[in-house]
Amino acid sequence: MKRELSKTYDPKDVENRIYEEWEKNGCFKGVSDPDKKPFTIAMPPPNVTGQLHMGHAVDNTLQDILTRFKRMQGYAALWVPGTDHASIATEAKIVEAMRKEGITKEELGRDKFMERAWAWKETYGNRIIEQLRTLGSSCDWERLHFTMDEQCSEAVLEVFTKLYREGKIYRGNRMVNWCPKCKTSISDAEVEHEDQAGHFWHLLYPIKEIEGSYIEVATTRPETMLGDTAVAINPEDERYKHLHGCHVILPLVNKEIPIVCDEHADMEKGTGAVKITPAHDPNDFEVGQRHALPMVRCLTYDGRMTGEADRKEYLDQKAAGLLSEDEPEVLDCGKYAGMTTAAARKAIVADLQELGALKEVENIRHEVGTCYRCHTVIEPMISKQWFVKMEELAKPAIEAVETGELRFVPERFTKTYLNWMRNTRDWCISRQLWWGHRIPAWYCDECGSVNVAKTAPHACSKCGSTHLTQDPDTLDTWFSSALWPFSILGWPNEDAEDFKYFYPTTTLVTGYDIIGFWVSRMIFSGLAHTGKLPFDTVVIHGIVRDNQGRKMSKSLGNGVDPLEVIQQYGADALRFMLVHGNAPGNDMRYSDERIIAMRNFTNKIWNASRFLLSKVEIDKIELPAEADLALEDKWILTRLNDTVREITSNLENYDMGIAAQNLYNFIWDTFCDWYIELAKIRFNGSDEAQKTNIEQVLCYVLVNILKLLHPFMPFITEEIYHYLPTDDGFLMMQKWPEYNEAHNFAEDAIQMEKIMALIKAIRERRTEFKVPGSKKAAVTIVTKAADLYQDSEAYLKFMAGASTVTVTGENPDDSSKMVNIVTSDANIYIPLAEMVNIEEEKAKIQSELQKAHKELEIQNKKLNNPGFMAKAPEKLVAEVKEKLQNATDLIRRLEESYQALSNL
RNA sequence: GGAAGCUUAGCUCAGUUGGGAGAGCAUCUGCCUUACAAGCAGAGGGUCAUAGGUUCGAGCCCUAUAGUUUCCACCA
Repeated sequence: MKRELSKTYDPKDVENRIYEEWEKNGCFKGVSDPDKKPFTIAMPPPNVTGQLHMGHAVDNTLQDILTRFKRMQGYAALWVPGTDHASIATEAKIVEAMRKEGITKEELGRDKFMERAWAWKETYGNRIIEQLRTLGSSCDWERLHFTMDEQCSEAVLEVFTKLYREGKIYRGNRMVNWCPKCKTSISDAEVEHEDQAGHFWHLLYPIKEIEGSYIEVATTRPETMLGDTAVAINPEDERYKHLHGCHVILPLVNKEIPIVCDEHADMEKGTGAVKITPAHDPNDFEVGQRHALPMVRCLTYDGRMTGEADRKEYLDQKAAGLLSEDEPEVLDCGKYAGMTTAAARKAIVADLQELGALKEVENIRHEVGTCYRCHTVIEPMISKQWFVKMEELAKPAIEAVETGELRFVPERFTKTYLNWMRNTRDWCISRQLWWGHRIPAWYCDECGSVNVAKTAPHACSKCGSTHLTQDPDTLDTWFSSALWPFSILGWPNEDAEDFKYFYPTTTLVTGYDIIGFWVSRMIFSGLAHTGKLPFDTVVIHGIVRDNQGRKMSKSLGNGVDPLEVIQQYGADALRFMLVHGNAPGNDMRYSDERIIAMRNFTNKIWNASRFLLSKVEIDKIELPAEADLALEDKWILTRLNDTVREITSNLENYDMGIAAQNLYNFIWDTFCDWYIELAKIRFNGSDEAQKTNIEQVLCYVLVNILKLLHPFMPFITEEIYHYLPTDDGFLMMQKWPEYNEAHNFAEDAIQMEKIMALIKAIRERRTEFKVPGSKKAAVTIVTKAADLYQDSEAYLKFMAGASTVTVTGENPDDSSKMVNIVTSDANIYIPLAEMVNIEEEKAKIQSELQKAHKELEIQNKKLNNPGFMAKAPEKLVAEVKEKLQNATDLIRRLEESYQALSNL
């Protein structure tokens, strides 16, 4: 059954066709099977904002390798794909697109906006899914999920209401990053820090208890001094010990505020005394909490100073009982009311100067937080947000990792995780956005009480009023992804078949950058809601950088599009590049050289197969009996065996990078460069029965190579598999190769390798020889085979060409016409006439002698070392002795040889 | 400020119970050889950042230093 393959591998020809075949035949489907063990991966859902980038390519390649490997090992493998609504990222993109059309969110209204957002999701969500297919991802598309689909939303509602009932979700005031122009809070990650020129104003606050005495504070935002409610000093600060318990009179406002002792005041910085404005600075807010300081708000949400109207509104609401206790008091800033912060700053500084309360103005450069979208300076503001209480939730999540119940690969990331978890504060889960899960809380217009329920309540549970308004905010995008491993499997319906069989999932594969944001939240959520860890192993990978080591980013324009790479070189080459030789958790660089090297590897495999198919006539693979196996057959089977074992264990340990290297080396060096070359020589022989044996071994080894390589390079392996005389069916559904004790011919393998070493030594001498019927380079030699080459005559014959080889136990009689070349394993005699340069040869022997002496010295040193002899393991000592013996022998032979050369 | 990495050949990087210093690319040499020039056979090239320590023995373990990257916090 000889078949023809094209001369080079063309992935474009193959990939789409094969992927469709797999999908059509249900190869990706996860099927619960009581006789199998489940293996489940929940795909970290890509955002619907953009398109596939290198990060996704790494992430999904690793997951696909694991899934395909486990599937072939006989697990009920399920890989659940999905996409994430990515609230702020997506909303920002949609708003940006609308801005180009001249529309704002507010003009459009919430409902219309949501329509647009869903349309966006449809377009871009589908696009990224298509792109995941081109990578070859073997995920179960029938189980595709979206963080805002019905099933996932149900889980979100369930968790929110459950945590609220348990008192683990609460609503409170907190400092947020507020953009006065966009009129929304933005997350810390969205604040851009810009280095700006600014001033440091040193203010003097008079001390009430000590007439004529002042305390000096420094600030970059003097306008906030109207909201000061304390001055903080460090309790250890000797300079201010006498002020403990004293008060200052706040200038301009003429209000008495306390001096408090707090660690926050850094003795090294400024004057060591800090003004505290709990309503407008995050640190001050915390100081305020610690000392139960009142909060005074002097800024409006559009960035102006508060005035009479603001204060009146505050007082009215307070009187109506609509405000909670932690609501900051609103100040009437009087003459500054309505000014922008910039104008107020100018006016206040001038007034302070007039009062003599301004000591000095220092010019400084400092980092200022600005809005990533409009670059307006961010004002920290108090606003009402929803929180998840973390302490109780975090505890079991920390323990599960400490006890090793959950494992990070590589292990060092447990530290990152524990660091995050141990220091975690309450999680702010509300966002002033529209695209996302709307918070299931309704406020009573009459009594102000909060009603939390999965669906809109008809009446207020407290006063019965039917006038209820739903909270306008949505949940943090991580709230839904925290539930991902179980929401996609049907939870909160605990009887869902998928949930029962496939949960907990097995392995999570993700990047180190979201360990805190995502991994930690899945872990505590899984424990809290399902009572189980959502997965037992977390495999962390690094990020792909450009060839200069920079992060790939849009603004730098240095991103490499995986789709273009696939288009040009094929998905298999890209996948292999992303894992080959990379250590787990480490960043890697993308370079053209690397991808080309991997493309060449695919071509190598293709051509090896092409050669094989041109020779093979068998219809069925059936290894010959052991007696019919030649030495190199036994050798390749033994090495294949070793490779199977190595790759299996490396994959089981998540060392994909090493497994890929094992494969590369075995396929290229061992199989192609040695075994196939040896096979060619035998194909030139006349023994027809032996030819069939060779075909069998070649096919057997290739089929196993294809299986081992399949998780890494699914397309090309599947394609070649169908040309081979195998049973019907897809390679991806075949059984993973196992170590075969019957193919372990260790001694034969060692002997073969000694012969190979000899052949290499001959090649190094560059003396040409010809194999009859082949243009393959070879050496004409006469050799003295040592005892260990009892069986080597035949090999040397076909390596050198039968007519020119003589193997004898002795030096040839006519030694004057021979040059004796010594290798570590044997002496080789080459006819003098074929030697190019005797002096050169002598120099080589000299240099080898030096090496041998050095080796001798090293080994001798060890053996003469009492410590080594006492403590080194026996096996090692034996090895050293053997090396010593070898070195001694080699030196003897080299010296003889050198002498012989000198005599010529 | 807290934390975690990294530093090994010209470049990019592997290297785990501590005993052999490695790969790909690049360079050089010789080869169009009936699978593959996207290939074959070879060669050169390293004080494993530095300084100490532990050990019979250190790229690997410990301490310090330098350079560098990332994450978190912060910059009154």
